[in-house]
Amino acid sequence: MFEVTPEPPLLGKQMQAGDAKIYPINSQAIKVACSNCNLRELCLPMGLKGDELDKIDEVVAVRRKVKRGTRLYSNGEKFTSLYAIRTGFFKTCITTEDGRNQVTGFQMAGEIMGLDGIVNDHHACDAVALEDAEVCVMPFDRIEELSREVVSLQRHVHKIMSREIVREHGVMLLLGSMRAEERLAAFLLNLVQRLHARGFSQSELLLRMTREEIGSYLGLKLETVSRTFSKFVEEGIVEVKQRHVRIVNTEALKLIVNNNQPCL
Amino acid sequence: MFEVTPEPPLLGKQMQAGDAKIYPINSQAIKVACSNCNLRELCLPMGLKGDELDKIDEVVAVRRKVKRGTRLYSNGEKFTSLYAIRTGFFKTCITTEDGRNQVTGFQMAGEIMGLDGIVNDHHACDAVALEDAEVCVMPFDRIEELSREVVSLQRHVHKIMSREIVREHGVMLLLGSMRAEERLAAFLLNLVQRLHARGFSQSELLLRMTREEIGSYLGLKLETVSRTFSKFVEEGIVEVKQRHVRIVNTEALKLIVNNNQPCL
DNA sequence: GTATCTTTTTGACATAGATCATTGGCAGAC
DNA sequence: GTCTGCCAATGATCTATGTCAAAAAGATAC
Repeated sequence: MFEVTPEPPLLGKQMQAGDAKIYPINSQAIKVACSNCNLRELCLPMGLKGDELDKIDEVVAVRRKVKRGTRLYSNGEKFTSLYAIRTGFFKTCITTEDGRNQVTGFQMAGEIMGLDGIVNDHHACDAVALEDAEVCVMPFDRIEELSREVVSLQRHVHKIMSREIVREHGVMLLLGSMRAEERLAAFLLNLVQRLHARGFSQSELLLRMTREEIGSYLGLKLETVSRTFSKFVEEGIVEVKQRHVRIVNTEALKLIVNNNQPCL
Repeated sequence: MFEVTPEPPLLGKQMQAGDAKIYPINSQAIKVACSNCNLRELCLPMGLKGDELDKIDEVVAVRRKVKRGTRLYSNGEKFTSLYAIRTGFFKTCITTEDGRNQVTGFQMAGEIMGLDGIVNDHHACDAVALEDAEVCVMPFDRIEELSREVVSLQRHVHKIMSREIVREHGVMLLLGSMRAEERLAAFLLNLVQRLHARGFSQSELLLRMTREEIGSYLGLKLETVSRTFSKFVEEGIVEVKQRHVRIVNTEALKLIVNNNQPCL
């Protein structure tokens, strides 16, 4: 009932943890190249073609494996590269000296990490793998160099950064003006939509993060996240078994997000 | 007592509303040029020199006046240009169909607006002048063109976008994990710090926005903002008379932000 | 398999902040 | 000047969410 079975997968089973050994596509034997990466239409080389793709292959020279629970980069660390997620799932978070902790985002295959580091040449947050992961390392000075030559790459880099800005506007709206149910509903819809774009189910998902991490992202305590899940289950909107979630009534979730009034 | 007297002003009295007629520096008679703009060390041309400055002068061809209460751009509007604020004060906000409204930021002289529009070629928020303002219009395709030629400009554009991403991380931390007092204290410190960088007082400021707008930005209701101001006044941390605020005890504000524990 | 640890759920209760309502002050229009 | 309308301050409640606590359910290690 709760097996998360990807639909005809665009990306294979890359979102499943621990599959690295099984699927030779992740092996170092295969040439590291965007041109034969099945994420290329979601990732940095989106929209590039032919010779442009060949050029970007030179930028993406190295891959790096990141074990679950370890950091791809840490706050304060020297910034050198952006990272494109090939497989796995990450969270980014900031931790202050006084012990505050805020998850600023969850990232999945094809998404770009590290943009926070550009402004001060040092990373401004931590990037933690929530499952074993592999990223493509893209030295930023090489990206800048190449995007001076390839107009479409330049444009795409700008769009990626702008997209992140707009995404964060959305999070501000969520944190600033939504109630707990609305936040969780918006969160689930966002996750499932991004997974669907990667060839997974529109209705089933496997949460890679704890209730506490969800709570941190949504500005709620873990107990509130748990209770809100339970409420959704009671109302027949979702089925939840640990980290397996099946969305039974997508429309109901959308209504929760959009109709902030109890009864109009 | 509450006259906001800028310190030996780096930028003249540009932050004061309605001074446009008085100070000829704002007149169209003077050549529109970054090279003789006193904001150049805060604004887009930061770090550029000589011939590079001349080049960027070609990009910044047009200025535009924006009356208080009117929009520089609106959500959904076609994106063509970034804007550098010359004088005045703005808010950016998103409004959803269901009536939610979130202020996503306040912008002052030298800051760049419009980055939200890049990703979808349409603006993703509204930019509203909170006082009569003037902006430099910078067509984005010209910026892209020039930043392919001028490495330092390219780098700076990237830094501006990255800075916005990091700023929003900070807002997420604020909205996700701070209590009302902490939010307001952080807000005041941020404002006064940015004003100080522009030659104004470290301790006095004139709020350009209503309590409701502050509340929207901070995820609080206007009554809570008002009560929290009153609390600070009682505690002798600030003096408040309408929109004039004098920070009496900066350290106390910093303590409120950093010591989130009631008593350690 | 058993033990230990982490994560999740759920209940009881506390509280920060929201909501509703009233009053007063200031600014702009005329 | 006076009127009008927005904005701000404050009191009295209400409520959503936080806090504290305990137990259940899995996960991991041995």
